[in-house]
Amino acid sequence: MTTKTDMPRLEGDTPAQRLLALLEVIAGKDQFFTLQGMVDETGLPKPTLHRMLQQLETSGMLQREADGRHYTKGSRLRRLAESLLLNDTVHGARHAVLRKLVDDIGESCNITALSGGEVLYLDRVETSAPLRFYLHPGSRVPVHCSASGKLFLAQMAPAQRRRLLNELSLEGFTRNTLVDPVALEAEIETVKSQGYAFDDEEFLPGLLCIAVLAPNPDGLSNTGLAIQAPIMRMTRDKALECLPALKRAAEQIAAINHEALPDAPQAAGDR
Amino acid sequence: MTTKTDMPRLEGDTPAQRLLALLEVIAGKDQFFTLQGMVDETGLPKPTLHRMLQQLETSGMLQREADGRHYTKGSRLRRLAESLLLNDTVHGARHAVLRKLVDDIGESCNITALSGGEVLYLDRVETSAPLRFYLHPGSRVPVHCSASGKLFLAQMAPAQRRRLLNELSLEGFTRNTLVDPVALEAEIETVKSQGYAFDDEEFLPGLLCIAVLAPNPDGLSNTGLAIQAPIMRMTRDKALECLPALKRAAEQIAAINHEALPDAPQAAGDR
DNA sequence: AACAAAATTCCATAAAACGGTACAAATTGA
DNA sequence: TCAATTTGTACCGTTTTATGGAATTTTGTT
Repeated sequence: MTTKTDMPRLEGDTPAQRLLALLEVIAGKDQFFTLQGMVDETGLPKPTLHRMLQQLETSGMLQREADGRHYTKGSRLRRLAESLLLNDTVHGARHAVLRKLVDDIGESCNITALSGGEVLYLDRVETSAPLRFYLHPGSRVPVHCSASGKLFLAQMAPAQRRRLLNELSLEGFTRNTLVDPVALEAEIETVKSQGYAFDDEEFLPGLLCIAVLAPNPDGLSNTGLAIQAPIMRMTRDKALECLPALKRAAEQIAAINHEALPDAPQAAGDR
Repeated sequence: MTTKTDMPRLEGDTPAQRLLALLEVIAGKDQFFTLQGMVDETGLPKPTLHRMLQQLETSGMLQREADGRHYTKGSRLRRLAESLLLNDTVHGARHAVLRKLVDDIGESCNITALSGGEVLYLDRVETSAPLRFYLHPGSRVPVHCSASGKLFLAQMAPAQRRRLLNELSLEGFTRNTLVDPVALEAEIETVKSQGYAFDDEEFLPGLLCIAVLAPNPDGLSNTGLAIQAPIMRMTRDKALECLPALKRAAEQIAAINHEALPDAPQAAGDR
């Protein structure tokens, strides 16, 4: 009956996700913090924040000083963080491959995955060259104008690909961006037959990329591996010379992925 | 006062706290995991778990493979963990222990953790001696040529260690760096039996380190404690003389890490 | 003591979690 | 190839929680 006044709440935000965001704010605190301080910093209502902190405290994630108004990270939170980092061999091993590749090639490289219709940067190692593009893990890039994105598209079933591309408008970022569905489809055919993909200034002017997928023996791959370099130092031809090294690294990553499957942690093997 | 007394639910358990508990289970996973696997492990109903994992995934805390059934820790979760540890030192009691150790020994010391296959410097106190190596918190060092790194390796399961070392290139930094996998494995055996580790100019020429882990009563440790000194002032023998003090400090840090919550201040009124 | 500032409690309402059931999709087996 | 089984996902009425403005208590200050 009464029209609901739309709250200025964050859209699509569930309580759980708000809690995680709060944890991130807390994580960055290197000293004590107070309820009021958090209110000022996050803009959340005080009773809400009070309840959240209270829950974190009774969980042992936070600790309060004797004065009752200064919070600190609790031992359980620290243990959680330690455990998270300690049990991450998969990431560690992949990161090592990535770094070695960057050493060999001399250009920034990254590991990507398809997530929510976009390309997600999982990990990245920067070249030491002074001129470089700065892109951090966790950032996202459209599928249609990134090298690994086109590879992900190329391995999808046609219907599935069409459905995805239909929802995304092929936004143009540079004059090289493939904004015409027909042209993109043709490019995808090329990519599929080649087994690798370029991004020739299709997203950022001056940025050239080449990518391959980490092959997955039993199905589709959701791990891309790409080299990114400014065109001042990189051409398509030069990129092709790097292809063998890139493929080699991709296969190493595939091996890591395979070994990390929960079912078949094979013991005997080469060492 | 009119409390709904009859609740056969888990006591004091809120959804947020259940999510944190789930995160702890995930944190301990070193491999991919599946929804069903989590159901078996936690006993939670499948739709419930499905919803939780979905939320974590859309938050970027988890990542799913292309097959849609294997989850991994996402980059945001890793960042959270690193941020938690990196900002949890300066004002804590652990820093005080570190400083006292430096006072006793007279050499620079630091607290480390394993992160992404590398050793991460969490905190550091410099000696006052004029000649010293400059290394700051937040910097990273390879596992195979650092004292605490070798300790972290030594406590890993063989398969896990192998997965990591297989991909690390065992880069040589000095003529002492262990670049041969067999030699490294032997060293790790030594380290494991000794309970401490040296870094005898294996990373930086002229730098000698000795390290121990802060013991963790319920599992593996992700807290290393090390002394670093120029060989002009330090030898292996001298380092061994410092070992008792180092171990004592490590145990103090372990106590802090696992300190129980200060006797629950049960306010009179309980709901 | 009086004031200020922060923390905490109240509570009606909105929102989210819950989890049985049902269904779909992928996998296995024959 | 096609059933049988396992595993992921959608559904949805019900229960539980979160929400946050306002009121109240606690704490700190002058």
